[in-house]
Amino acid sequence: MRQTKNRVQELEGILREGGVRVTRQRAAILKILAEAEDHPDASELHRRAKEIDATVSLSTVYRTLSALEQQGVVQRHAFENATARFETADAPHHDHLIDIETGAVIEFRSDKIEQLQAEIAAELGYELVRHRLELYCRKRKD
Amino acid sequence: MRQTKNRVQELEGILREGGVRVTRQRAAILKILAEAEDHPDASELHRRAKEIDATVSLSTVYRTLSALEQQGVVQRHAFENATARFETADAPHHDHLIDIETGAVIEFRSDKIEQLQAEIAAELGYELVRHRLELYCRKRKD
DNA sequence: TAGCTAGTTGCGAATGGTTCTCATTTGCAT
DNA sequence: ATGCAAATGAGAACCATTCGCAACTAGCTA
Ligand SMILES: [Mn+2]
Ligand SMILES: [Mn+2]
Ligand SMILES: [Zn+2]
Ligand SMILES: [Zn+2]
Repeated sequence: MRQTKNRVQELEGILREGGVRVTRQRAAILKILAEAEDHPDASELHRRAKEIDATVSLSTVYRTLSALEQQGVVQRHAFENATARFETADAPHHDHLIDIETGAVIEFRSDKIEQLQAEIAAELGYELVRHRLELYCRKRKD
Repeated sequence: MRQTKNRVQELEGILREGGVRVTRQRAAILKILAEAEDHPDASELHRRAKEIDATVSLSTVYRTLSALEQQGVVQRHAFENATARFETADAPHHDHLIDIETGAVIEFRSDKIEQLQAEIAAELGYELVRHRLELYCRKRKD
């Protein structure tokens, strides 16, 4: 995939500019993150990254994810009683719907809700910095 | 507080009907929960409960909270990197705004957002079972 | 290209909130 | 009062994530 390659180089650039070194291990993790279409957790990312570079340790996966999160390149999600899951922050903001039976994660975005949230915060004398909206659902039958 | 006493007895009734025994320790925890105006975590509840009954252990606090949660009497919240916090489920549904500087938790409710959530789930072919909406904010200056 | 050095790594130990185990106690129906 | 399943306290176990440290290395410098 051509896009993935570009994205990885872009990510590497962001890291280097932030004074973060691009190691063999990090390159592998970035590639895995860039081509992920889902919301993998640390150990799943570890499993995938090892196929590119078998020396990647789980510690490094965690450390790299934290670094990337701090650079604003990766987002961490803590869904209901589950381990943290990650995704690159390149797509525009969205929230998640979780299928409570299969665990599937579906993305959605509602500009109305986004706006209402800001209004609510403002009414209470606050400035909205970030938020978390998760819909836990069951597939509708019939 | 007269209301608190009634509420406690009501809670005890709910437990007994659910086949859950009302022990000395649970009575203490129920009282603490009923009079709590905030969103305490397990160890804070433990601290408070010990003032009523010094024998209450942290294990029992956790066990009782789980039992109460299963009875639908207590709600557990897992705010951003923090320990679980609890509140009685007697008040009508609401969501939370968290002051990221002080940690203060403010309750709010938006019927519009509630409705939009259900609509989004429906559009995606799902039935909304429960959700989590948290606004992480900073107090507006000036 | 070789050297330097601060950032990074793998490993294993530590952390910390929460749950579990188990011997002992206790609520409460009869 | 009695009997027994449910609940308790203490501490061990759990487990995702973070730390500590000695060895390694990315990437700048000469
Ligand atoms: Mn997503
Ligand atoms: Mn609340
Ligand atoms: Zn959103
Ligand atoms: Zn709500």
